[in-house]
Amino acid sequence: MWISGTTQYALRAVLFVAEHGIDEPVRVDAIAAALSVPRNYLSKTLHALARANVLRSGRGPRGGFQLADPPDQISLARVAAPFDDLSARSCLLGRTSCGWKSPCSAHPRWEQVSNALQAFFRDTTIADLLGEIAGRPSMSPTNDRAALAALISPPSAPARRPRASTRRRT
Amino acid sequence: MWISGTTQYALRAVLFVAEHGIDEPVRVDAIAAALSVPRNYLSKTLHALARANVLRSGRGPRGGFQLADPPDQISLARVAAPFDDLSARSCLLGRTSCGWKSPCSAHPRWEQVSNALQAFFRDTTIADLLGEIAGRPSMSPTNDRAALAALISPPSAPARRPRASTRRRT
DNA sequence: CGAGTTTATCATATTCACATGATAAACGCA
DNA sequence: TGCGTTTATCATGTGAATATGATAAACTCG
Repeated sequence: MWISGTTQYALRAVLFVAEHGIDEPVRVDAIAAALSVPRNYLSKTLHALARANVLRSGRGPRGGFQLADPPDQISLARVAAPFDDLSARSCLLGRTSCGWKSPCSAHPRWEQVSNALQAFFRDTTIADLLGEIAGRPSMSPTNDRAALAALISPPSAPARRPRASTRRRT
Repeated sequence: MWISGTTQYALRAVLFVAEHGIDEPVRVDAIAAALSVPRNYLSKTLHALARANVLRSGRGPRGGFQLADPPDQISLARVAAPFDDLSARSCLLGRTSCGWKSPCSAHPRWEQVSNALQAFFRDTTIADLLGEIAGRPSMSPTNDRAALAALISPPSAPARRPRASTRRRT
């Protein structure tokens, strides 16, 4: 039960760009080297993120990749979406017809975990993870418990969704 | 982020055997037909479950598959184990070195969800799902909230763990 | 025993995620 | 404009998960 390897590449790459792409764009070679990931494969992955308006890309000198939005407006779900259909994980037993009307036998119990899972990706942002990098050595377990409880019934101000942008890349 | 298709087959098959294998063994053809799953592929999957002591199998007339233990002693983790290594999903970013000592930036937040996920598979049994089939139309949401909270810090009497065998994954 | 039934296993095919290498297209700058 | 740099794209390869079909092995019962 996991996200694909490509999605993990994407998450780590976006995180790296968020860290190192503040002043100027980051090049594929730098990201591939830092992440120990195949260069050309990562190139395709980054390009997919650019098409999804998560990153902005530029060619030639001064080219590379930068975040398309502030880190607190990029949810993990946005990064994962081009590679993994997280919403397709709602039925544990893989039944397409499993849902509100004819639930499978695992539905009521699985739904709780599934919701927490989707809420995690929807509400956690790149900025949250950057906070972990810059921040304190560890979180207080007491706060963690509260955080998961919040995931069950999402708080009033979740991560802002990406605005539908009509901007075209040249 | 998902369990493999084979694991879904296994869960549905074990559930089917638990329902229909009370008096006498269930044959592969019956299961394959009921689940709309390739017969020979399911055969291999069921055989793996037999090797893992989740099912018992017999050949010839009166042969077929039955549960190797009472339904309340078969956790979903036991069924999934031969096909998916659930414990390998502890780092969201896929870093092998991510752990207690050098956590990745997503570690503190992801750990909460990951623990709930593993607890679900460890503490939910086939009997729990059978209850859903036989039982009431739906659970009370109030109880669901409590159930997930229980997953965070497991209750006193979880499903009995499979005894440690020297079985190897294929 | 011998015939029929059913699982176990082997050999092979198909599909897709992941990866590699080469080439094309766009960009900045002298 | 022309050259070097960097991303975009194409063509292809590899391995694991999934699937298919045939054959072997084990079991029941007349």
